Amino acid sequence: MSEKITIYDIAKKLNITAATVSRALNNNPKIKESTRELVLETAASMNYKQNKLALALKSGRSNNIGVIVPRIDSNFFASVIRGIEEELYPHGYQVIICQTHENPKRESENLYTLIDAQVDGILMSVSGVNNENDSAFRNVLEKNVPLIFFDRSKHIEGVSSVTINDFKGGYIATKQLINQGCKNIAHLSGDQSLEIFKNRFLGYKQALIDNGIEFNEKYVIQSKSSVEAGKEAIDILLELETPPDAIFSSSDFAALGAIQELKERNINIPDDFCVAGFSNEPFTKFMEMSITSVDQSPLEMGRMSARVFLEQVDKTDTIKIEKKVVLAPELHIRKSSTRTTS
Amino acid sequence: MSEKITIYDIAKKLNITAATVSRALNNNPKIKESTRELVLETAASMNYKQNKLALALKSGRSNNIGVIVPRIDSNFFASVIRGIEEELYPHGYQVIICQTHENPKRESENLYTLIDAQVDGILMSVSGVNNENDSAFRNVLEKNVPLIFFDRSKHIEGVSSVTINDFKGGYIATKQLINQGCKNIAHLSGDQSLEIFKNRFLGYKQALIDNGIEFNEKYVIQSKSSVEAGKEAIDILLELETPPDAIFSSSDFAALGAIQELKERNINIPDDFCVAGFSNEPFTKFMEMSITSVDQSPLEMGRMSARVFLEQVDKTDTIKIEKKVVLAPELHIRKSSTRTTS
DNA sequence: TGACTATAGGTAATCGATAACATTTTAAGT
DNA sequence: ACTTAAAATGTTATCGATTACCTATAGTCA
Repeated sequence: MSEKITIYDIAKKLNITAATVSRALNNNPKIKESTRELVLETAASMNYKQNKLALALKSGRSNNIGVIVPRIDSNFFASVIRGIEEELYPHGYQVIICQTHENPKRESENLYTLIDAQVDGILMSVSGVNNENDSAFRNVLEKNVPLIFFDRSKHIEGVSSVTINDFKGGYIATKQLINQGCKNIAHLSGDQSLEIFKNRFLGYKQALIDNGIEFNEKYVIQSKSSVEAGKEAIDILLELETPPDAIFSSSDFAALGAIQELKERNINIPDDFCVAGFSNEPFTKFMEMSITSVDQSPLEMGRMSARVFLEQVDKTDTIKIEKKVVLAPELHIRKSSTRTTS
Repeated sequence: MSEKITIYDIAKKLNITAATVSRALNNNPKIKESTRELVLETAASMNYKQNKLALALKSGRSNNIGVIVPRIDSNFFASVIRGIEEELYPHGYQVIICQTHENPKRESENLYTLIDAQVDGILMSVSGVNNENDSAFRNVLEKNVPLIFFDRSKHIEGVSSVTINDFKGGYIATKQLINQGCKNIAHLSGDQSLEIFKNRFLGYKQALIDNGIEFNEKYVIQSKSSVEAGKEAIDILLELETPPDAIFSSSDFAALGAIQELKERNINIPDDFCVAGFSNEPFTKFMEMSITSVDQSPLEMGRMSARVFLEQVDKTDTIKIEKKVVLAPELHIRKSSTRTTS
């Protein structure tokens, strides 16, 4: 139960004032070299540790940044967080994690909680686009706390974002399916009120159009990102009078479900049905029937978001730069969409 | 750029003192009901938010807890963190994440940093057992900050831990392989200076002994937790004069590598070679050749660790309870160790 | 030697909330 | 009306570090 050592303890021991100790520790030039050394030595010998809370209160900066994600136990978000942590650690920032579980109310709560906790910035991936929590966002902006969106963004003036080009991601994945000779390509989308899903869908659609394939509304199914949802989608799609011969899924999990259901029905992948997913979750590569997927370079996304934060945090309040970083998606072509027969 | 509202602002507006405001906001019984209401209303209308940093400095509690893991982008650790966050969120604690990347130096750094940041507790999974960082641990204990190990523990007097019964995990996985008729069972272990790996190994060994199978040292390979390591292990094992007909791997990733290598060599799984892994990573269930694995119930582990922390955080310093929670591992039997032939 | 300027360090306010202790107001009892 | 207890609020120190402002000492130069 070592007592907490403060600069006052050091001061008392050396018969000087706390101010001098503070200055010595902070390399203030107004301190004689000999006293500085003396203070430094004494501080070390007493095992002094600066109280970050006192510093935070005084300076108004907590050296904590908040990260809000729908959930942490998905490889994508975990990897982004890893990137953020790695980039900010050398700068002395600690990362506080909050999960919304896709619940906008939790999202608001998290925003308020982080602001209350005096974080120096908030990096987040939005959980849904309703306007219920507008006031929470407004609160952040009013407090002049840097806010940066990654992956799932939201249009707010003055707010920077780091995303990937989802349109292009949808486009190249669909294009690859077309290249394999698929003619009737279905699309499993997520909640299209979220831009990422909207854009992937638009990329998909554009790829069809550019390649002379008619867009069929019936081929687009909106569902959750789960294995079960993928299976159900196949159930529905195969009931159509012209069932599709490929599917581009906005979710790797749904893509996996689709594959499982197709196998169940003895439909040959990729020769009779091609599948492509999105996110490049680790399992897509591990499977026997490895799944073609669009990589979002989450690590890079996290690092980049952190860098954007660092750029903004020291700027004076008046200069508000809105920076939009868009990373390029990369298609990892695997067995699920690589036909051996030509 | 809304100015920060403090209790002094409220006090000034109402012509009372900050103390009264503080008491009113904290439901102190010494306040007249009418003033309390007045203060509450005014606070709300002025959009007052308590400054948590000031509170933290005054009370000495930051309401932050630190979590140290080797890395966050593994399903196991991410899930544990999820459990921790979910359990602590309702209690007003924020979770600060640190990664060690299996580097003991980073581990020490993280410990010091968290203590500097005045966290109210540290929950961690140790990254290696060297004694270099003993002083970092001692520092935590001296500061009387609750420390709780999860999964990868370390023997320190007075420190609680939440682990699974790794011995049993190793035992039941091995037993299942024996039940399938496997006679020569190999084991892929991790760094045995870590207890978890040591215990899984011991469980494996005991299962062999209990079932009249002679333990063969050559069947034990120590390696990293990676797909590549699994492949290499198979390379080595199949060179032996009596190659094994099953493998129990302490890592799902290595188990996957083993399976890939076995397939490469056209060895029939599970009929000619059974495989069992550890951790129950999501992909083990998704694969075509699904992998038998020992589940560590990470979510529960996280929740439990959080609960142990909550129990300890309010205890007075003198009562130091050392609580050892041991969760039961659960074997998920899948194709990789389910023989159709008998 | 006197005036002046660095140089080094001290004093005290500040960040915002809390709480022990002190004081005033209100209510109750006789 | 007067004492006395109870209730409500005010005063002030505190948590630990920083810093604007002030003071004291030493050194410089004419």
